[in-house]
Amino acid sequence: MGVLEKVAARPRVAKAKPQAPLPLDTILMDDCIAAMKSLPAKSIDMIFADPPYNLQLGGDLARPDGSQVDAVTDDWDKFDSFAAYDTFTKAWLKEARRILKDNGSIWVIGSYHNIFRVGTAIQDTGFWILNDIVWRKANPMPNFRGTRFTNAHETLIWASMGEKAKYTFNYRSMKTLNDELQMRSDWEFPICGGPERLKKDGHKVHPTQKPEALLYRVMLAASKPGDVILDPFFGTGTTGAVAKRLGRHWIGIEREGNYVEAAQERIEAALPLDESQLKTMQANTKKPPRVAFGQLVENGYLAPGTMLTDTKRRWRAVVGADGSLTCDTVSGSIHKVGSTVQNAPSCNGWTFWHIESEGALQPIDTLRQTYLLATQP
Amino acid sequence: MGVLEKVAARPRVAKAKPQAPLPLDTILMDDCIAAMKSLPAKSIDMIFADPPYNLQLGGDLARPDGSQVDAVTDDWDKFDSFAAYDTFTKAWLKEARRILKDNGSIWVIGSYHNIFRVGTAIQDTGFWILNDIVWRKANPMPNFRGTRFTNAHETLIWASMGEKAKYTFNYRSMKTLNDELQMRSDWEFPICGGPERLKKDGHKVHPTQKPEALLYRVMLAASKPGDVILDPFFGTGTTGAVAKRLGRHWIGIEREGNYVEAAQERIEAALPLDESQLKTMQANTKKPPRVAFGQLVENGYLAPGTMLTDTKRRWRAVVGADGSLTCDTVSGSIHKVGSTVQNAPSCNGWTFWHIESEGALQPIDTLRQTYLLATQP
DNA sequence: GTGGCTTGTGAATCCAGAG
DNA sequence: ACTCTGGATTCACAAGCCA
Repeated sequence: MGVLEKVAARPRVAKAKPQAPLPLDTILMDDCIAAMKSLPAKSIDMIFADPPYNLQLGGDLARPDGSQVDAVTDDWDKFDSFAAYDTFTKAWLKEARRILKDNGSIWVIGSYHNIFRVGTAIQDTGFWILNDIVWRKANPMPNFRGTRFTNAHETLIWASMGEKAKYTFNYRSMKTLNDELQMRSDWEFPICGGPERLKKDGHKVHPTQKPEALLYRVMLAASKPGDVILDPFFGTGTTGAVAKRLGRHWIGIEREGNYVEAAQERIEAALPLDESQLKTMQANTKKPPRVAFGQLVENGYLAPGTMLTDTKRRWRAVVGADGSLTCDTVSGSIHKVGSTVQNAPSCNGWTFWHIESEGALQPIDTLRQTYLLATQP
Repeated sequence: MGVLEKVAARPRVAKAKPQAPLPLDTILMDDCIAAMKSLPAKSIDMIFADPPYNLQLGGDLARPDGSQVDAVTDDWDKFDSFAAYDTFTKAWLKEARRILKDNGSIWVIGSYHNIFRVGTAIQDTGFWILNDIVWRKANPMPNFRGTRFTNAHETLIWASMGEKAKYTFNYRSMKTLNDELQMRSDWEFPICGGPERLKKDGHKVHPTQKPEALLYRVMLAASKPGDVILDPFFGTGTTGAVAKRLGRHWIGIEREGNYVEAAQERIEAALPLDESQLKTMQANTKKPPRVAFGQLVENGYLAPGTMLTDTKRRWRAVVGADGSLTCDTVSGSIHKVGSTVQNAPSCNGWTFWHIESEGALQPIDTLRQTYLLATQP
């Protein structure tokens, strides 16, 4: 009999009960810590947790076109202080540790607002950090005001029960998934959108729904079929849906009724995985990396002060230390300066600008190729 | 006199002296905290710190009660170790905060072993995290045993002096450097190797020498020419070498004589960029002079009575002789009228309002550009 | 059908300066 | 401290519309 048949077809909702048998494939509609207390010690194989980030947002934020950004303003993300957040974090981590098996492991995701406090608490609770993983967002929200770097990633921490504890790591699966190269600690996925994003009346059901591809890789890496995976901040049930697809048991804890309802429907509709889905999910990463002109300068492929020109030597421009180009009074990116001097709406600076090399002109695009060859595996 | 000439050609080594003037372009051969204590308050523009990663710090370590730890003979558990590391971290961060200017900022780099504790301490010290940055290593060391993910990144934290504090961020430089796209929070660089890697007798001088490209981007992003940049864990002086190249002053603190010696030679050999290239970088960051709408009217670029409209011709407004705009009963600045008619909290009138020109609509911002080009030297 | 254009939107600690 | 105002700011995708 296959593993999948052991997973209940229809997700249940229950109130947490002390001393009950493990409520497999069930959503416990309750407070996260109270529900964990109802679970027996050393009963869970893996925990995936997406706790509140403790965002401390100021006023409203508008896009340059005037539209409003729909931010996270829910009550579940409100804490009075770092101290209050730390207390909360240590409390749920302590319960997490109690219910995890000795060879279990825990994953927690967060951003710079909370991840340092979470990581510290994980270490202080006695867990042993195995890796920190960076989820690079393919399509992050830009920084509208131009005041910081685009916040384009989130961080996951993966930890075992202790320095000497065993844990599951499916090394071969990860290597296969990554074209026979070891899986690295930086993963690129798009943010959750399209048909995967749960919506009701045209509005997103949950403000921070995670992409299934992310959970897929986490479970494939650190759990086995038939394992029990707990998500103490279940939300709309991404963890449950992926667990069902991958033949893992799951337990979700969620306080808010509308999230529970959405999660239930979603998991019920989830189908155990077939090959085609697997291929689709992983077929996203193979485009050649974009190279910015500034990288060539930063990495010494082109010295600041170098003179560039076009094929007909009509214009001469100097490379700046920041990857800018200056031609007469015009300064900016290679593309911008190219379009300005030609009075053209746009210009591909890579093919327009040339470098003198042994008497011959050569487009700077060849430098980019050289750089790509040198830096690609 | 240019900025560069103020930077001492030959790096000096000194013992930290209380009340001395700022020891620019000097390596202080001393304990990190003692040396920082010798520097005056609010005197540093930027700090870049690469503190020890592992928790076995030997002589640096003191227990929370202040007693010294002998890491060789003491058999302390990891909680003592974390506590000692936290004490050390908070101590140097406190001094860092004292000597930073109110509009300064701090960068700290670390890995999952220490970065969560550092990040927590940064927040607890009163700094305000602006971004966490991921350095993706193009060529990381593989995980030989196949027991975890390849540890392919390190994390930098960038923080200002407080939530409301000002700080330097050269948005335009970063955008230029990244081919006219906002710079993201994930940066890819190769690890330090090749001719850049300092070696002596065939062995690397320092185990964790950072690539210059990394420091280059950090300084280009968050400091200005002539700024004073402190590195309290100077090592072999990457911070100093890059600071010299970029026309920044630097101060390094390093206890070990062999590192100091290597850093000195290296910085002496580093070549600064010439004035023109630094000017280019500045030109990219300095904003063009503000042009009031009324100036366009005053100078005949736009006649009073001209009709303006938005892209979809939903509203029509008339230019007044005083540079005001009137749409129906609403009258005021181009921004105010734009926001009022749209019922929006704010509006950039320069891009919202358009003028009919040869049948096509054109934002009035192009008029401003024309005016700027005609009036700027 | 299809290709191009427009519109919408995502875990965001997102302004500066004058008065 | 506060308010007010001028004006500077966005990228990758998905979905929908139209020619």
